[in-house]
Amino acid sequence: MVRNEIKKIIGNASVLIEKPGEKTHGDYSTNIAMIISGKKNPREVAEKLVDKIKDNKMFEKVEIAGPGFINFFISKEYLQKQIKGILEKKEKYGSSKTGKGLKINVEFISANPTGPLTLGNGRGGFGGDVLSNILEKAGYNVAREFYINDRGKQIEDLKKGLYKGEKRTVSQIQKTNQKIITKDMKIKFDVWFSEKSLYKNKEVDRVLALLKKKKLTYGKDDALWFKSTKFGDDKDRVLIKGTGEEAYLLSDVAYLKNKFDRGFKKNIIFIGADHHGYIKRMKAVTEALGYKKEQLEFIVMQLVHLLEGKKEVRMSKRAGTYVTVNELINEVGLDATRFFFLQRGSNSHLNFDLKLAKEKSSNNPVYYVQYAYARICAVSHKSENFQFPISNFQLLDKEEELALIKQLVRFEEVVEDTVKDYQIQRIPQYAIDLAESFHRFYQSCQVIGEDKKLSSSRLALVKATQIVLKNTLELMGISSPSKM
RNA sequence: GUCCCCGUGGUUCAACGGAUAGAACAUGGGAUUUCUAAUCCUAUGAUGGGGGUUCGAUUCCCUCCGGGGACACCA
Repeated sequence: MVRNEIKKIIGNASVLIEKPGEKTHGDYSTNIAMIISGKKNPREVAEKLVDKIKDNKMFEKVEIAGPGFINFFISKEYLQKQIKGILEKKEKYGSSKTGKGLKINVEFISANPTGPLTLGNGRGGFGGDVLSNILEKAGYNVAREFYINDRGKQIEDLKKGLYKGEKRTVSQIQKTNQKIITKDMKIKFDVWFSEKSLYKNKEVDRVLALLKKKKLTYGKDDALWFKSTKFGDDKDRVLIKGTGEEAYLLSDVAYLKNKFDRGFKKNIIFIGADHHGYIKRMKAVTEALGYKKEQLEFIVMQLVHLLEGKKEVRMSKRAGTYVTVNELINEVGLDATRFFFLQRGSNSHLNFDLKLAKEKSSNNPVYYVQYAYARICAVSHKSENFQFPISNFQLLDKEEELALIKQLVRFEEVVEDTVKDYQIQRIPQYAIDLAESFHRFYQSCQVIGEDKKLSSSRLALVKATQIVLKNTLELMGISSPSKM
């Protein structure tokens, strides 16, 4: 990976290497000289560094700019060499061992199965699914988990079919939802975890005894309370109600303990913005159980608004209820639904434009990306008689060709960055960037032509792009159509 | 009242404390004897207000304004 190699050359792994927005500032740049210079002139410090590295073949040039930035321009020889690696690694390209097999639990959707799946469930669902894909690609051992709230008063009501006008029983709803999740949303869970099992296996009793032993509980007004304020929560929380009934939180404590007992070093939970109040108390629980609060991480998904033009669509016309994920998927297709949901940062409210998502044209980024893939397949299909050069890609030196290779090489960094900060929207953005670089290349470079050597070099580049684009789409769970 | 998220061109969004704030859509102009024009090229246009920290702030801190959400012995 280019960035890591630069770090090695500089000799400092914690150096911040960034990708400047401006092309004249190189392919990569660093502000290291400005940080370490202290009272010395940053430019002089930068010069010393540059002297050490400027002869490296990786760079065409290394220059100092502005107050002391060091800008790196990657050499075309280096770029040309990268194609071979991509063609060899194929679907493994972009994978790494960064995670070293560390066990991570990703819990998502976990809707109360008291009704149909909402758009919010969809957003969290796709987010959790894709983050899991990314973590796996980076070498983590990931369990995708769905927590079934199959116990409690609401559930009892449901068994009688009384909840909010719902006509189905709880088990029917659960069955339907599981089917929608796996078939329509194409999400695969490793574990469907039953809340009830925590009671059957006495885990609730044991964790309650543990908290009591740690003197983190007290009785008040007939109820049993957890001293969550001791760990930064706004108020203490009830574990057992005055009626003797276990509060929901108690199950959550037992469930979290169960996850840690199964060896998960990190637990990520996707929740909707309306549940954010839950974070402080669960972080408190984590610490009370003797773990670090960083070992539990919440990703809060802000609300989804469905727009038709400028108007918000609240209710589904047919059912007269809130629009459900499966209705949306039926309306605009799974690929568009996933892409649009993934495109926004979790902190931003998601405005889903129905009209745009339905549009099968250049306005729609999903088709823009998929069209690039279809074009690649069309060209690639005609390439069967060509022999790729094994490692010599010197002929690829047009601006569009080199720009495309730079984009391909960036994939590893995109995955690495996303593993660190969970900003999943980087992936669809990258897909658009990559598709754009390809379309530009395609526009200005005839792939199959008179010059056999050039043709086969370009075909190799097309094949490499096909690999990376497919890997990117697969991370998002979006199909790669060979024809459109 | 307390807590969480957001405020960037006409619209929807980017930008790990960096250089001339980046895209897409919309709008104006242009490109096809060519492997898929669902494409490409080009023009216009933006950080809510006020303080502070910093060599440097869209980013961090304070405050105000505006929008959304949450504050049960519900989950």
